[in-house]
Formats: sequence, C-alpha cells, structure tokens
Amino acid sequence: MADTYHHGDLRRALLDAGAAALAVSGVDGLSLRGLARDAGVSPAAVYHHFAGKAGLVAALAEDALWSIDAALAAAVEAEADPVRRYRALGVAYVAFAVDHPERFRLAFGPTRAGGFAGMAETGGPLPAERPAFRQLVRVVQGLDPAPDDPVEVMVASWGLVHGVAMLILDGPLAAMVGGRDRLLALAGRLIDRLQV
Amino acid sequence: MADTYHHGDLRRALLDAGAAALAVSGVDGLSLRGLARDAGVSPAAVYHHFAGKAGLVAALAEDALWSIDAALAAAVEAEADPVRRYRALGVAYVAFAVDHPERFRLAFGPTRAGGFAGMAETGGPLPAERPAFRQLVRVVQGLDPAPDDPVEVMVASWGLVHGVAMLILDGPLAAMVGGRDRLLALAGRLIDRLQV
DNA sequence: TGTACATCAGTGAACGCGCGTTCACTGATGTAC
DNA sequence: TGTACATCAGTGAACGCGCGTTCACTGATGTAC
Repeated sequence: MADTYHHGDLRRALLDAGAAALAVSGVDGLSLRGLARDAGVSPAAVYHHFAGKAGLVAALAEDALWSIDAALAAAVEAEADPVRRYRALGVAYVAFAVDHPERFRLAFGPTRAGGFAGMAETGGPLPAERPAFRQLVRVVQGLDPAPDDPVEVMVASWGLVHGVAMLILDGPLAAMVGGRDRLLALAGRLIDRLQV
Repeated sequence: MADTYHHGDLRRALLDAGAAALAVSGVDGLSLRGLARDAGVSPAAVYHHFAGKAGLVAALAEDALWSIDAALAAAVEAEADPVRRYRALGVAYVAFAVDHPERFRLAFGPTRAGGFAGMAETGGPLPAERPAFRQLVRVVQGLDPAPDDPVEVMVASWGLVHGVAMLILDGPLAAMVGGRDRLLALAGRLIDRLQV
C-alpha cells in the first residue's frame, strides 16, 4: 500500500508484517527497519504508531496473545461437556504453539517482551482476567465436581501443556514423536494423566 | 589472565565468561566481542577455540546441559527410594531453572543454539543417552511397579516440570507464587498429581 | 460551494554504534638433534 | 646442555553491515467559516 501517501492502517499493516516475519525468522529476526520495509514505508513512519522498536515488539506480543485467546475460546465453545472442554482447551493450546510457534513464544516469553507477563508491569488486568489464562480459569471453574484445589489444578494444567508445547517447539518432542496429529493426540493423553 | 601471552585455558575462560554474561543479560546479550573483552583477549583469539560466534554459543549450550545433568544426577543419588528419586529429579530440574535461568533456557532452547536439540544434528548420542534426559530414563526405569507406558510417563513428567520451569522464568508463575522455596514445594506437589 | 489553515502521517537523509569476521603479523612454547 | 625451528595462540587494525533513532521537511486530509 505504498501508493497512498496516507497509509490507511499502517499500525495493522506493521503488526501483520511482524506476524509474517516471525514465522520466517523468529523473534531474533525482527527489526524495525525490516518491518517498515515490508510495509512499504520509511523507518521513521513507525514512530507515529509505536514507541520505537520495544513498543512495536510489545504490541506484536499482545496481538499474538489475543489470537491465542480467541483460538482457545473457540475450542472451548465447540464442546459442551465440562471435562471435554477442559481437555479441548489444553489440546488447542498445544495446537496454537505448533501452528504459530514464534507468535506463541513471543506471547509467553520473557517479561520485557510485553506479552502475558508484560501485562503485570503496565498495570493491565489481573492474571485471572488476562487473555488465554482466563479461558483456563473459566474451564476449571466449570468442572463438576469442583477440584480439591482449583488453583493448583490450573497451574498443573498450564504447566503440562506449556511444557509440552515448548518441548515441541524447541525440538526434543517433535523429534521423538513427529507429525501434528500425533503430537496433539499425545497432548490429549498426557492431559488425561493429570489428576484434577 | 591477560598477563601471560599464552592464556592457559582460554576455552574454559570464555565458557565461564559466557555463563556469567548469560546471568547478567541473557542469551540476547551474548556477543563474541563482549566475551573476548571479559576474558581479556582480542576478538580474533576466540577463533582459535570456537567456530565463530555460533560455535561459541553452541559450546555454551552444551556446557550448560552438562551442568544440568550433574545437578540432576546429584539429586537422584541423594535419595534411595524409587518414588522419592523420581520426585527429587523433577524438583531439581525446576531448581536449576530457578537458579540459572539463562543457562537453562540456552540448554533446552531452539535447535540452532546447539543444546539438547542440537545434539540431534551433530550426530550426538540418542535422546535416551543425552545429558539430562538420561537421568529421567534411569529414574522411570527404576519405578516399581513399572508404569503402564514408561515413555509416556517420561514425556508427561518432562513436559510438566519443563512447563513449570518456563512459566517461572517467563514471569507468570513467579508473579503468582513467588519465593524459591514455595516454587519448589509447588513443583513437588504438581509432580504428585501425575499418574505414573 | 469555496477557501484558509491546522493537524496528521508520511519522507529521506544522516548519526553513531557495536557487531562478526578477516588478515597479516608476532611472541611464546616445546621438540629434535 | 644448547640451539634451530616448526607450531601454536595470541595481537590489533580494518572491513562492511544493518541496526535504532533523530531531524527538518512536506504532502494530504478534513474542518471552520
């Protein structure tokens, strides 16, 4: 869209360019100049929409986190039974990681990146209301009978699927199991091993 | 040790400088020039010991992985009972992550970094014989009665503690729980929730 | 309906920086005789 | 025991690169009258 002087929605275009660049070369490959180039715009233009590179990356992380939240919500709503919802949530979490590894990494990466953890610093919502985690809260609260210790169930569940996701992305599990469908089936079985 | 022309053990000095630099500024903060500076040596000297920056980082990752293996082995050997060994292994895994977050990240990070996953590319040992994972294999094989599906128990266990470790390092869990001892106690309880 | 003008969202050139890598070199080490 | 010499592990200067950021600027937009 470089043919209009005023861009229309450069902010969105940069976020989309960022998501595409992440898929190609990961977080380390992100550069402000590169994304400006991809959007057909001068580097300085970025500063009208983001607080420098850090602001851009933080926005990308938040954008990814909302995408995850939407994917999880859809998976949960596709099931009616509480236990199946709980299981589907975990599988959808791993599925997003498999399908969008670098966006997943960024969303849950180190605090400075501005994803889930970064929300604590900017005075965002409490953890239980943040995108992604709020879906887990909702699903665990829907279990019947209620777990002995709901918070610990949430932490165990999140820990398990997060670890599985990271082990897939970083190599070990993908190398040992291989194949999206087999990985997701495995994730489901592992969730079943957790006592709720 | 810049006062001897020949350094003595520059390789080791660079690895140590790397571990220290990791603790300060993380993987992104690593630079070949910076480590050379820390070791009191010119940048070019590094090339006598490592294949450029990539080689240096890969060596740091492998070094970290062996440290983890040693810590896990020590924790396992401190217990006699098979179930306690299994539990102690998981807690030690999380403890290493808490105590050496950036070395932990590097050891299990993306393939290109040359840690656990990188061993697959360089024709290293099979997963079951690689540092760290071999400790898990050993402990699960020691369980009595043997689990229904030992491999799946290994994957579930690793996934759980790895996820808990990453959630601590990246913010969410540390913010919600806080304190090394409380985090490790939590990790132990979560391990108990897994059906072996 | 037409015009003046403030605001907004871009441009493009320039800056300094630290980086990884290369090169020809040189001083120290240790071995063969 | 002394000496010649090959090897090894450093030096330091230089390279080009892409980066984030800044600056004064300008063209397009849309509102007030």
